[in-house]
Amino acid sequence: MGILPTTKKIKVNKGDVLLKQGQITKYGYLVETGCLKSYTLDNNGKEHILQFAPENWMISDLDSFTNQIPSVIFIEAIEDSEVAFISKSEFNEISQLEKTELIEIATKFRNNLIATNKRVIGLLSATAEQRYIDFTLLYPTLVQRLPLKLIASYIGVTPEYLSEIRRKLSKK
Amino acid sequence: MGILPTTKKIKVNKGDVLLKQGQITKYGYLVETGCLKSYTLDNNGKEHILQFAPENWMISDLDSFTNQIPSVIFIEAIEDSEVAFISKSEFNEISQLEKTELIEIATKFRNNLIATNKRVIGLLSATAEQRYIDFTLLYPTLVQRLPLKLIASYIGVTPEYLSEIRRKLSKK
DNA sequence: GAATAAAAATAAGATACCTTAAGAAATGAA
DNA sequence: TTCATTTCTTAAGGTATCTTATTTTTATTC
Repeated sequence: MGILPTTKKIKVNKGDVLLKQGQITKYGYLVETGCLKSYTLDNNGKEHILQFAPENWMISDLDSFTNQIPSVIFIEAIEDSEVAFISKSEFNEISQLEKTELIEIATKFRNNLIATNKRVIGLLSATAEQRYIDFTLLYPTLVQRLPLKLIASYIGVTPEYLSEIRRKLSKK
Repeated sequence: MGILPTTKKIKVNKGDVLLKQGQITKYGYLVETGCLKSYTLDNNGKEHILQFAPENWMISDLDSFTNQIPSVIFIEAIEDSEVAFISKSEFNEISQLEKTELIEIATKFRNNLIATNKRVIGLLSATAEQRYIDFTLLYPTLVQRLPLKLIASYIGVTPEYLSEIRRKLSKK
């Protein structure tokens, strides 16, 4: 995928942090192998996952990247991964992109927005059990691949409660 | 706003429904005066508001509009409003847009995505009280303008509970 | 492959938020 | 103004989900 210019490529180990809350980021990250996550820490130090980025997904703090303001999220490898960097300087002003690049990026933003809107609807209207079922349908490979506690954090429940949900579902 | 081609313009009355769940929409709506909302109905018939669109905001079911699939949301006027239509046929393939239009639309999607990501973070990590406070800071004019029950639906609580939150906050 | 650490399961008690219901206040219609 | 409708408030009881703690299972390291 992707005609967006990438600068360097690096290997990162599970647990490595690529972006910290408060930092201004110059990069978007394109995952080639492995998986990253983005998350916030709330007042109680609890982690809340905004996004998983397995192979061929991009991940960044878009607001920090675009507007050069402090990030509200952390980005961290949850598996050993290979990551390509999309540099702010080469990608800087949206107005300097080629038409094909503009189409690609507008389509990416649009599809991401559609998916994120669905997530908001789920968070507003569905029970935790239904959100978990929806997650398994939408990301069947991630369900196999990710530890329960990360999925719990993504759908907005505690690991203990997701464990209970799974037990309940397995009895059906 | 801006340079996207609009076809017709109509007046709608408070309560008028412009798009129903299940319909495939040909339009995006640009609000010139008044205010619209988009929302879903859950299994229990409860309304959950995805978006408010006051003056100069666009509102649509982007997935239905883009991919010509049944809408998951309703769009309805919550005030008497004047609304311009952005027609699917003139706006059809993203690849047929001018470069300036592409820049405009990519920027719109991006900014909308940034805002929606913030909303997801709030829904995952903040209490109802904090989400209400955040709403008042982000949309101070809407807080004055909208009935409590619509704000409650947007932040994801019942009107009764938001009423309790307001009472508690007013005591501080 | 034992030792250690991390993740998951289970369970009891706590709390944020919901449901239902009724009355008060505000809004709109005639 | 008066009546009717909608919105808001208040309160009691209920439920989904959380917190804390302990045990079991799985993964990691030397």
